[in-house]
Order: sequence, then structure tokens, then C-alpha cells
Amino acid sequence: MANIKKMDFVILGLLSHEPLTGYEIKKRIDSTLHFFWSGSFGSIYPTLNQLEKDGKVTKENVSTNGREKISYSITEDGVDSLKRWLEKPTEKDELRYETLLKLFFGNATGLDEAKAHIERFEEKCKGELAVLDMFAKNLQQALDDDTHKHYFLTVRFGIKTYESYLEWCSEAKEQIEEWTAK
Amino acid sequence: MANIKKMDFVILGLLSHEPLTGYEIKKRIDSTLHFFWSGSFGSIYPTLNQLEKDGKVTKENVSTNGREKISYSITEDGVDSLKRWLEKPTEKDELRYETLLKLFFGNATGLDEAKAHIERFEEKCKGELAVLDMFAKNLQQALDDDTHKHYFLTVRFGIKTYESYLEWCSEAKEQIEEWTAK
DNA sequence: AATCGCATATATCAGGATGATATATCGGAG
DNA sequence: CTCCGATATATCATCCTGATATATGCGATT
Repeated sequence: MANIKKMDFVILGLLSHEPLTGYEIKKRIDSTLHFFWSGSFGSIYPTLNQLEKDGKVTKENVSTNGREKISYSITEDGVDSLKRWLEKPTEKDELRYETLLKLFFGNATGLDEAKAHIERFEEKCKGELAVLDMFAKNLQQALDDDTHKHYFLTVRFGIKTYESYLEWCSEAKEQIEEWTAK
Repeated sequence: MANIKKMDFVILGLLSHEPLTGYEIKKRIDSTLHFFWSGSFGSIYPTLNQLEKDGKVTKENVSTNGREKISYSITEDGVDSLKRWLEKPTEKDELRYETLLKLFFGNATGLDEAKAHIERFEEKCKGELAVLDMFAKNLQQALDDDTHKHYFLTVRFGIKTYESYLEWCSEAKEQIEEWTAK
């Protein structure tokens, strides 16, 4: 079999917590999963249709404030699929940092340009870290919920990595100054 | 314009160091760039053909040990393209960790399963870190070369992040034991 | 000397994922 | 009352991956 479709399990996973619309799924991905996963509408809506055909989710037309939307719920079959996937070992963990690519090839433009990239990266990290710190603070007051326990572990991962990114930024900038000084 | 093709710049970047064949490019990606970028043959060969049509690289048939291969070199036009891209701010830095996805949705299977995922992740990190430590050691003896300086900075990034991953693994395992104990 | 397996080398293809775009409605700010 | 951003669903070109195909050279094993 070719590449296994990950969006299936992202959606099943989110629906295992609560029923959601496609639009709400996108929001969850962009907020909660944001620092270790991503997904687009072009992937979400077709997958939802397929999952419904396969009997792993059911859809229901809902009207909120006179607004039409389609709410999806997970079925028993869907939960089974999710569990089977969760038990399998991870296939691929992937980092894809354009900043590091530009840094690596930076010889063509020089160390000053490299420093500029690092500084932009640093600012972005500070922003992300602030968000994660807030998440952690909120979660720590609700750790009796098992779902929150798992969430909390991933947030801690994010905090630790962003902290180490920031340390690297300082180190790298100092290193560059040393090199350019002499 | 749609998604900018990154493979163009990966190839131009690598060719800015030395002439290479498609196969050698793949090897460079899988070894040197491996911990922050990836790429497949299905992307490399068509891109090389396109870059040649655009006059950004030139090809030359070479025969080593009676073996035919196509060696590519970067042109002035190619170097210009590369530099222009290097000067632009990073568009996207992306982490895509299936392990964290499984951890996040782990409520459906429980904390024991979560621990198993963390332990597998830990082993993989230890392996990667050993490789990076070796890279760093070798590079430190050749930092007079400007290309190596840039390389060294990215390796340091890898080391710092993998070290923080390992710290997180310990912390997370302890946390899980605390939770399951009571 | 023959064969087996692995690295070298190039190429193509089905399918998954992204980013852009299209369309339409609702609610609040000015 | 109009404009703008959020809500909501959907599709498409394009990129990228993983698999597969094909073929040769080289060293190890039988």
C-alpha cells in the first residue's frame, strides 16, 4: 500500500473527543495541533466525505442561528480504526525547517544574512512559546481529565523544544559575532 | 503564485558547493540535510530536468568505471536564483510528528500505549544524536571553511533539539508513572 | 566461475497534501 | 447601511512522497 492517509486519523481522533464540523476541525488543527501538525480544507472536506461513505463517521445537518452546517460524529467502526492506528508504531516524524535550509546554504550570501534569519526565527519562537505557556497553565488545573493528560504531555514537548530553540538562537548569534569579529 | 517549489533551491544549494548527479543529491539530502529536510527521487529528477531547461544548471555525461551518469553543475543564473531565495524571509518551518499525534489522541488507548510510543521515540533520538555528535566533532576541526561554519550551526541546532527531546522523554515517562501509580 | 545481494543510477506514477480560489451567509463596527 | 472579518463548504493546480521499474557494477559466498 502507498502512503497511509494521515488526515483520516486526525479527523477520527478529533471526533473521538466531540462531534465537529469541517470548519471546526480546521480550527482545532490550527490551534491545538498547530505546533506538531497541520492540515488544509482541501484535505479535510474530501476526507470527511470518504469517512462517511466508509461508515466511520455519520453526518447530521445542524442549524445554528439559522446557519446551515454539517456536524460529524464518530461511529464504533471509526473508533476501532482509530485504536488500531494508535497501537501501531510511528511511521514518520518529520522536521521541515526552511530556516535551517537557508542557514545551511547561507554561504552564498554570508553570515549577516544568516543572522537575520536566526533573529526572525527567534521572534516567532518567542510568540509560540508564550501561547504554549498559557496552554500549560490552563491544562494544569484540569489534569484529572484523561484527555487533558495526553494534551498536557504534548504541550510540555512544545515548551521544551521551543526553549531549546531559543537557547540555540542565542548561541548561534554569539558564534556568528565571534566569527565576524576576527 | 501557488506553493513555491523548494526542491529547486535544495538542488541549487547543493550544486553551489559542488557538481553532483541526481543520485548523489539524494545521498546528500539523506545524510547531511536529513534531520531538517527530506526529498525523494520522484522530485529530484524532474526538477533537475526543469532546471536544465531554465538554464540554471548544465548537465554533462560522465563515465566512471565504464558506468554512465549525468553530472549537473550550477550556472550563474542558478546562483542568482539561489541568492534571491536566500535573502527572502522563511515562509514556513514545519514540524510533523506522528508520535505527538498518537500521544495527543492516546486517550482512546491509554497511558501505557503512550509510554510505548515515547520509548520508541527516545531510542530513535539517541541514534540521531550520536550521529550529530560525530558530525559536530568532525566539523569543529574544519571551521575555517565558511561552508562548514553554516553547516556547523545547523548541526548545533540538531544537537540542542534532540537533547531537549530526550529530556522531555524522561520527564514524560516520570509523569505517566506518577499518574498511573495513584 | 557462478550467483546472490547490495550500492549505484535514472525515471515514472498513483495518490496524498497544500495553498489558492470560489461562493455564500452572518454579525458587528463605524 | 455598508463594509469587513468570521463562519461554512468545496474544488483545483501543483508539489511531494513512496513505490515500482529497469539496469549495471562490485564484492562476498558457495
